[in-house]
Amino acid sequence: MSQVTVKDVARLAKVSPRTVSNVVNDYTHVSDDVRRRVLAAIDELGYRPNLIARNLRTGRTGLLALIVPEIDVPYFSELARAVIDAASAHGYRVMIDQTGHDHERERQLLIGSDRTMLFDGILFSPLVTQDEIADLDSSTVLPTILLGEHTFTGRFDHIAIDNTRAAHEATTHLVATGRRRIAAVGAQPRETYRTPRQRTAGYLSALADAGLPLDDDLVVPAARYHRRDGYDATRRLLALDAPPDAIFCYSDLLAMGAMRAVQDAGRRIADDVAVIGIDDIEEGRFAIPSLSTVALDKDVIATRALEQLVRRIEDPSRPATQIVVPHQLIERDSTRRAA
Amino acid sequence: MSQVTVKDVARLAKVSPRTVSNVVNDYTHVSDDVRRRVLAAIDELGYRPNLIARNLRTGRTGLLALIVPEIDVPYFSELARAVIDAASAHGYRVMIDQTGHDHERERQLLIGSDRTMLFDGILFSPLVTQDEIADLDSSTVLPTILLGEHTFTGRFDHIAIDNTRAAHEATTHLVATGRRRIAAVGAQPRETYRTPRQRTAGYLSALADAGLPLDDDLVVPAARYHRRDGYDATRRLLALDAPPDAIFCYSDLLAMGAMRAVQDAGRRIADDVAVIGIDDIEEGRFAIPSLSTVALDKDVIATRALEQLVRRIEDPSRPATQIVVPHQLIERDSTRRAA
DNA sequence: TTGTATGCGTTATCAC
DNA sequence: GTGATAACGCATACAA
Repeated sequence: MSQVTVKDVARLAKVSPRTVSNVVNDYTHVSDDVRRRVLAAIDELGYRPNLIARNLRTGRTGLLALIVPEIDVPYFSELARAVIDAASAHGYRVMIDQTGHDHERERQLLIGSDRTMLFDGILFSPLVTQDEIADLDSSTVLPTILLGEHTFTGRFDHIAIDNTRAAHEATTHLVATGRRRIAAVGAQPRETYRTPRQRTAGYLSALADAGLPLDDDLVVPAARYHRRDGYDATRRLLALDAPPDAIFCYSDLLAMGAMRAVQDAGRRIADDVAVIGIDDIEEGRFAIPSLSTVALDKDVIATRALEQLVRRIEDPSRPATQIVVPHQLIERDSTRRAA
Repeated sequence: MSQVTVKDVARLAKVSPRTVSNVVNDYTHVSDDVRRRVLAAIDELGYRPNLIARNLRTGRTGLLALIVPEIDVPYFSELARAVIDAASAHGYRVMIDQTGHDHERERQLLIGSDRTMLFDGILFSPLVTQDEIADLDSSTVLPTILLGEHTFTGRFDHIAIDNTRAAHEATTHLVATGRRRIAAVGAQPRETYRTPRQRTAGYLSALADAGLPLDDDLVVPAARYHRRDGYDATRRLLALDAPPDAIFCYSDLLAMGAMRAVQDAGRRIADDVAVIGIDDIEEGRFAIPSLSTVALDKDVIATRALEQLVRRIEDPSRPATQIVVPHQLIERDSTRRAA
């Protein structure tokens, strides 16, 4: 583990450190002879450039931080995969931080209170983001891009999803298959977050468009978006005097729990109670029955996010932009009645 | 983004940079008065220590690399969560690299050919590790710990699972529920990897112990361990003249695909064809039907791994150790016949 | 094309 | 208990 430095290489190759550096970074044209000598010396000594030193000098680390609530939630792990791959294509590596649904932690990470000086940029994908991030002074912050599900504030670059429309389409699909008592699972207990609010808005407007009445009992909050939360909410729904004939879940993971709850209650998924989610995680494609959903293309989100973030790193003063990525309704068995 | 340095703080607080550093790192006893002044200056200037510089000086980065084949495979994302949390408890942050099943990439990352100088240590969780890593000269390598599923080579610290016994228990469970034609899904096409080889060994010995004959047709390879691979393998099994009445999958994800294939073939899971996996991913607990499995405790793996890795970082010369974490058979509905 | 010298921001060695 | 200064390894301005 003893450090071999440029100096050692330079000494062995009988050149200056400068030349070694030039060879390593293929800078200006170095004579083939010298290059060969340097390369040989590097090889012999097993020289490995010290990234930390290089980074101190250049001010860049080649490291991005991806901040998600929980990496083991499939939506985020699938997103992480796409982000890591996209970052790799731009020469960056990705560190993952989990906020664990802790707002204060989210804020801390976003303003880089901690040790964030290590990163060239931040990809921030909060499950629940408060309006207050809009109040952050983005000029003091590292190049940052918000992923998914938020309203454009004009302060941060931002890859958005049209939550309201996505929720509207999901609900309308349930209406189109003949459902009349459609529940919504995933509203937030406190109405402080944008994403669930938008999804609730889409749900409500779809009901209105279909001329269906709103029954407050059918709008069930979920503190988190885990399978367990979807399960518990659905158990409560099915215990109602007038249970729903369809459930729109604000995430696929909620929907997985919802399907299981319908099953455990002895009702038939799709025939008795249709279930639809949002996200299009792979798990839903193989579920029994397969889960209808509104697909969010994580590859597109990641690709566009990296393009944008790299641009901002190169030019921190450019104005913030918003990119809206499309979504797509995918009908599968969980909303399809038996023939 | 302009850097505020210790010097700026020192100037404002009218002390030396040394003192500022002492305050920041709670070193030697600084007088309360001075400490207060320094803290006030830090606050006023919004000073944030530059980690890169600190790291250059100390030789530590506080960063670990977690290397997995694919982060969006639930076993690995659940493991990553546990690792990130455990690392955080030790003051480390975690960067994630994906090898994408590329052996050469795995090797490169392991020997730190690239820019690995950035990390204080490596947690390496290959899906498929070749014997050849045993040939690596561990002395030239960063502190490294191998996670799960390998044979102890004496070169690297190593958190192991008793694959042979786990597979034996899974198979024996199927025997105990009255199955006689038990298939195995997940053997590797080329017998170069240890984990699947060990699992196959456990399967075979369980058959032998039960006095059941081996039918080569029932041992099906899977190139990867995705749902799709389990699905395809199972379709082939069910198309046999004498299809199996139970399927032991080498991972839960394979088993999820297997269950779906049984369903699609119009057979009943558990009653006609029992399915069991290994891993105990959360997805299996909510699946319809719930998936029997052999649980590997990822929290224990992560916790022990970090203890061990931190020890090695502090003392690189200590001998390599192997820790075997226990596993546990969990019976759920996918192997339970209807009453 | 290559060599010399300086500084990135921090911590550590030495004095005081 | 605190202040000045060197050094970590690299990249680059400047000089040759």
